[in-house]
Amino acid sequence: MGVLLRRLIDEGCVSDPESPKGRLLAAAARQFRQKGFSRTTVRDLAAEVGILSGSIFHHFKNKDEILFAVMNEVVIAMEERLQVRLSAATSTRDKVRALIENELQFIHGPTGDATAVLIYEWRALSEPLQQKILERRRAYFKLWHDTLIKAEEEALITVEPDCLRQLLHGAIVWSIHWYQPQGPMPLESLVDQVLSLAIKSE
Amino acid sequence: MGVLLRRLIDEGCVSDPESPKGRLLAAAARQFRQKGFSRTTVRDLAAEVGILSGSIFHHFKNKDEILFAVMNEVVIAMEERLQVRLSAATSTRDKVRALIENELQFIHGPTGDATAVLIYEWRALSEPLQQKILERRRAYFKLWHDTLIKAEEEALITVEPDCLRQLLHGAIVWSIHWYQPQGPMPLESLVDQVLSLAIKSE
Amino acid sequence: MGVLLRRLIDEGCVSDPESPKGRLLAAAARQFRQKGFSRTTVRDLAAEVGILSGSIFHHFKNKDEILFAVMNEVVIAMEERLQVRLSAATSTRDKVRALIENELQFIHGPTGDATAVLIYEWRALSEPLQQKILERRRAYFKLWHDTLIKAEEEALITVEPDCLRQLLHGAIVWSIHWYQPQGPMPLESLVDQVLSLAIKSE
Amino acid sequence: MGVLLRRLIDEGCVSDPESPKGRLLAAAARQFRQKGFSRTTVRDLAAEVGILSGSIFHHFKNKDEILFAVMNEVVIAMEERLQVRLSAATSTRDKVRALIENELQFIHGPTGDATAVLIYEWRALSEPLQQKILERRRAYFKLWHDTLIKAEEEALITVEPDCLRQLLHGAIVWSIHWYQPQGPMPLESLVDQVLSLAIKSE
DNA sequence: TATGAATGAGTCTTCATTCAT
DNA sequence: TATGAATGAAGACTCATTCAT
Repeated sequence: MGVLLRRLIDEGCVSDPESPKGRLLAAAARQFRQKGFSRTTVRDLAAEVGILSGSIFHHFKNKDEILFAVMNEVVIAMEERLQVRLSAATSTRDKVRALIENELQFIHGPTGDATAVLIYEWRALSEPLQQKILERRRAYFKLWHDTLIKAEEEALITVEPDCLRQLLHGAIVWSIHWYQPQGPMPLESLVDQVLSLAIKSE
Repeated sequence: MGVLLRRLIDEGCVSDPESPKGRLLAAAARQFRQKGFSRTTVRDLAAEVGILSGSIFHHFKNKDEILFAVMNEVVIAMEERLQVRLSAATSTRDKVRALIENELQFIHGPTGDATAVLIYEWRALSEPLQQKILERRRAYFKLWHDTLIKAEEEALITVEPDCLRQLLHGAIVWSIHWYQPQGPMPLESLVDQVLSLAIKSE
Repeated sequence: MGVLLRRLIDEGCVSDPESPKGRLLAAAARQFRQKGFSRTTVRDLAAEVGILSGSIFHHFKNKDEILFAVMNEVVIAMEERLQVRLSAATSTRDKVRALIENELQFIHGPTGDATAVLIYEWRALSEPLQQKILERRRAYFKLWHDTLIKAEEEALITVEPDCLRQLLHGAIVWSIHWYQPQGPMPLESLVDQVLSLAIKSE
Repeated sequence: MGVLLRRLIDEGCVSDPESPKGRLLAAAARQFRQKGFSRTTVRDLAAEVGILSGSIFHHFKNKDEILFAVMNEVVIAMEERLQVRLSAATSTRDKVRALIENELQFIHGPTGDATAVLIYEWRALSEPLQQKILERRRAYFKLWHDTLIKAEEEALITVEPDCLRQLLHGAIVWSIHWYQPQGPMPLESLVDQVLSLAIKSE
């Protein structure tokens, strides 16, 4: 368990994956991703962690809150992580690379299920909870925005920053459907390919 | 009504949008996109067309078949249309542009709802019907593949063709979530931006 | 077509089996027997005679009336036929044999479907129509009763007539489930076996 | 509660008639008998037991399983009981009497509803479940067969054993429709009448 | 906290019946 | 008479949620 995760758990932002709540969230992420939120029943979730459906409501007020929790954890982690990576990057080019790498790692790493749910089950979340996630999400988008603005100033990119952000985001997110982390192409290579779309290698 | 559409209707590939069946499909596309397949009830659909829920099953065997029909219409039209565009394009560069333009027009034009459903409600379709759509979809992907192979041969692109196809597809598809056709940026401009990701302007 | 049937048709008691109505009744008898009344849809019936479900209601007021018609035809024919047979029989023993033979022939002959429906779909018929059938049925039971009374007077039977009637009727009716007319045992032989239950051969 | 029933409950073969499941089965037997399986709604059943229709599916997977459970209980009990009776009977004549008495008691005793359902709602049961019942039913038929074979060897009966079995079974089963246990004729008397059909009193 | 029986609103689907053409 | 689209009531079944134990 990394030090970042440790801290997030201690702060109550994410659940200990060993706890019943944490195991429930992992199961939820996996099943929501695979079948979609509305085709996943609380019974399905309960079965996976070995409890009965009624017991779920001791951990979450309702099914909606489970979806929210899944999304919330990943939203927080994603932004925290990106901040760390951006600080570590020296050049603006490396910062752009960090944007891409961070997102691809969340999608294809251990948090992949939750990330996919965040992206594809958005509409399933009730309006008020959507707002809460969106609030958190803004900080993340800001990091993208600021970085790409800098890249534009340095003439690294030609496409308008916000448009580019969306295009890259789309290209990255879609990799859920075709990219195989244990296939022939290593993730770093995919990062480079996406980067090459944004920034012309000299 | 265009001549292509006219022909598709006559061939029975798509439904006349004036017929009850056609109006049902339009409503389905709209609602499936907005709320998702499983959160859309047959009552919702019937209400929009002004019939009772039971009457729906006069036109479709079950809810699944409605989803299938929505997807099927757009899959067929999308490929037919792309074929026409590719034939019209002279240079390989123009052909690549046609790939992008065709998809963006389907997403942001009058068939936008059905196209979004095709992309985002895939998992909601039953396995056997998925196969039938996939069969038809292959021809479309082949057109992309062949065109990008040619582009690679002419050194227009640097990223490996199939990888590039997926990246572009993702970037294009994601525009569902942010691009506004009646906003400040015309669609042609968006086409160019995406094209610029793929092909370095000299 | 026999002379009896001819007369019944002319009198409007049964339908001409060539007419749409007659073909509908034959289909109904067959399907009601096979699947039961409530598991047979009017669509099923319409399909078998090659019309659409709506058209059925030009021939019958409702589904109930179809069941009634099936039962009514066979009830009338059964009694008419029995009367003829009883008149032909000379000895009381032959008359008892006629009771048994008549019922077995209706069950295993061309009217088998309708007869089975009469027996096994009784509860499916609405109360008022049940009464109408019962009215007709009484004459038939009377023939059994009178004959068995005579048999008792002649000391041919030992069991109380009405009780015997029910026991024989049950034994005969159940043959629907096991007796094969084209099997090794000819129907006449079955008649004799049943008769031997009722009347001790000296 | 008899010792046999007690054991069947403990073995899980039949449900405790006090339990919700047991009360549901009793209601089902009664209603399936009275109205037939397909004309009985799960709401009807739930209402009789004082729960809501949705709650039924806590106890049974679907409506079919209820019908199966009703039939299964009686099939098991019927065979167990017959075995006990046959063991107790000393002469072959008494064994034949036991066959008849056992069946008549199941039909007109407290298990009458379930027995009637077993006999008259056979077609309503789905094919795979029919097979499961049939499997259990075979042992019961075997007891009849073996006993009647013995009776034939001792020249007690004249009709071929399997044919006689069906004829008697039919006569017995039909008593559902006319015999009144609390009428003038005691059940033992009915048993004797049926026996007299099979075996000539010397 | 966990259980599991019960709830009750809601879902898809069926089907006899109607009726304008 | 036949059609076939539409009706609308009713059916089986699902499932998030509650709550006494």
